[in-house]
Amino acid sequence: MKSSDIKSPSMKNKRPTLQDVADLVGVTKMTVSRFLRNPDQVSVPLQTKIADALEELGYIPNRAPDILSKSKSHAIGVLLPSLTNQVFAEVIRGIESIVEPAGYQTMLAHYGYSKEAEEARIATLLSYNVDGLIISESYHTERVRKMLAVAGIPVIEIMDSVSPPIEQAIGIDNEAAAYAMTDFMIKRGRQKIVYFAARMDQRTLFKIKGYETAMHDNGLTPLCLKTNSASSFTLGATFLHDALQQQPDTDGIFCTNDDLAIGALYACQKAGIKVPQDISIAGFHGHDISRAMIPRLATVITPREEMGRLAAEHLLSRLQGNPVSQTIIDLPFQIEAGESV
Amino acid sequence: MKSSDIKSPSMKNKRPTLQDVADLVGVTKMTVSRFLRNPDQVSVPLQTKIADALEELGYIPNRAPDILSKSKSHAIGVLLPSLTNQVFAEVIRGIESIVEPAGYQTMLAHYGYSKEAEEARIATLLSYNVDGLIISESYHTERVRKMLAVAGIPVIEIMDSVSPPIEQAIGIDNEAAAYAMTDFMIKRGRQKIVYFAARMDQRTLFKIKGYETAMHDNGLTPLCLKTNSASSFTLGATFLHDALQQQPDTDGIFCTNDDLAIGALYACQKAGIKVPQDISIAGFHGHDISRAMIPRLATVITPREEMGRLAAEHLLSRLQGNPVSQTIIDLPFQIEAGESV
DNA sequence: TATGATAATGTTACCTGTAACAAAACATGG
DNA sequence: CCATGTTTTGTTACAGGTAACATTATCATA
Repeated sequence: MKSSDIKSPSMKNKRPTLQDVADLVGVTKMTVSRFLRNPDQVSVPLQTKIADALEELGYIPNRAPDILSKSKSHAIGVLLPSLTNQVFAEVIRGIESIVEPAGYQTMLAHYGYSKEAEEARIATLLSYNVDGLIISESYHTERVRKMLAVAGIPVIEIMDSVSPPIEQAIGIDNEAAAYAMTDFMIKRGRQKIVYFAARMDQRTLFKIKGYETAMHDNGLTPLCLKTNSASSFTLGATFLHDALQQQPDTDGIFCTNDDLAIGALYACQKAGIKVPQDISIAGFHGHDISRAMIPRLATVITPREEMGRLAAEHLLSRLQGNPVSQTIIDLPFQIEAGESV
Repeated sequence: MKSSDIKSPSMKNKRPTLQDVADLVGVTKMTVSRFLRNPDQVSVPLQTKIADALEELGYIPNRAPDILSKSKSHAIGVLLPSLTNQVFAEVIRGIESIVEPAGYQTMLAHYGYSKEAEEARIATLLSYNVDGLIISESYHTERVRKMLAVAGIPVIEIMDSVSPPIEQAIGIDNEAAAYAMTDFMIKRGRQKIVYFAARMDQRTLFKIKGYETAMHDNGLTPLCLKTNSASSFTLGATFLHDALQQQPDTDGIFCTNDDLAIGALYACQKAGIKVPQDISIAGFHGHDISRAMIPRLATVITPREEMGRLAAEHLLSRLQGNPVSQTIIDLPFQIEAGESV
């Protein structure tokens, strides 16, 4: 009689191991392990016995030993700057739609746009032996680059298709997209276009650059309202009033995202300003709401979910041993005219 | 000369272990381990040497051994039915806002409203030795219940505050909320209120029940339009037309979420139907957009993010060994009158 | 029945950090 | 300079599943 057979009430029964199952059947844990991987490797009478024992004890597989011995977790790390932004929720959805059916687990982390936090989160994700990483932003500290190099796992950077990636980037050209929308508004006769910027991250800076270049190329003077806080509908309204104060003859507003644009648009409606007759308004990203509202919002449609899907697909491909196929994958954006420009 | 000292070019240098660092310094890995946990446990001259070696090799901590030997991962599993729904994005945000500063990692999974998938995802999360689980929905298969019992980790169910929880539930009373909003619309003089339901999950069923009860209590006849597909703005428009066909004198619409309501509202505007004069419209959840739009949407404001935060807080508290304080935590909802009723 | 082949099961070692115990190095006081 | 205490470092074992190798059981055929 082994001690494992004794069940005193004080002893809290911990999660059963393969050994517990094996003891119950009267075989080695190796035999049970074989059964779990391929039942046919085990004699027919044992098959039912083992199956019964597994069921009786409620055995739950344990990946820890495998992670330890093989340094493979079948999990991928996803590191995003924020979870507040709807854009990232859609990216996550895209990633999960690919990663989950492939049998990989997602470890989610975010760093609130702080470089120090980013370092810490990456270290944490690596400490769990994630098999691959999807991160965003294009600039990383030297420490982050070193950690990723040492870890030796595939890394894919998303959101931005311009900056030279660590290994592989999948994103859009934010500058070109902002240029295109600004140019579109100018072509529609707008001259005094103001840019509304929030959350001054790398992508926003790219967009501002595209906007400013387009204005300059057309001999116009850019005006950019900025804040470091997160965007919101109310911020869009606030910005509208600021813009009209600083530049009363403003005839166009291009926002760094749809939230600001919608906020500005509603503020115009409240103030009796006609959109697009008096002021044109354009957003960025093309969330569902922008296409449902009246007037339909002009916006730059970006493939957020596809970006997540593609990132996941390429990551999985590399986990299967394939080399990096394309260093930079530049996804197309689309200028949606809507009715607000 | 040990084999680990040999660095042939063919040999891909894998992630360094504590042993590698120790070898470089000329001590045991135990000493390095001590330094990492508390540098003062190590003599001053060694402190700098070890720090240098760690830096030089770019050592990254490895949680795998600890997970294996202690069966504690410092990770919690979050299992949601879907990532498409904005509600769940906000719940995740709430959870992460608590869990991350506490040094816990989030493992995210979703099951697309399928009970079999839920079983599989829970097994997977448990196989990673998550220390606790936040799951949603209130009904689970026997197998799920057994797995959770065997795993012996704290589990918190969110979204619904009515059904008897496995251990602890944090949510709202969907039926009462739907009753309250229906009653509010009736008090405002509406008689022919139609309910728009999508994604027929448990919570939707509760809401329908609340709506129907309120209608009956007021001597009115309920009419519910249902579909199993996910809700969207366009579905709201489709439902509106269906409703007007089935019941031309419809004077109120109560939607299972804001998306449907906004879709219906815009469809009314397009069709020249005045809201709220001709038809009242109410949504559910109170997303930001509902408060920004014109007219402001009447809606039931639910504390999604707080639900996530609270779930995380209670889970962490239990991970610290505290017992379940309240079996059911019923969070308050709020009827937002808006301008559309 | 003996023989070799094949199928079924068992044994051992390993992955890496750390708790627990052991030993060595060092310091202090008599 | 020894005895004793303290600090610092080393040694051993362990967690649980599985690869790799070893052994035993089974069976068909000579």
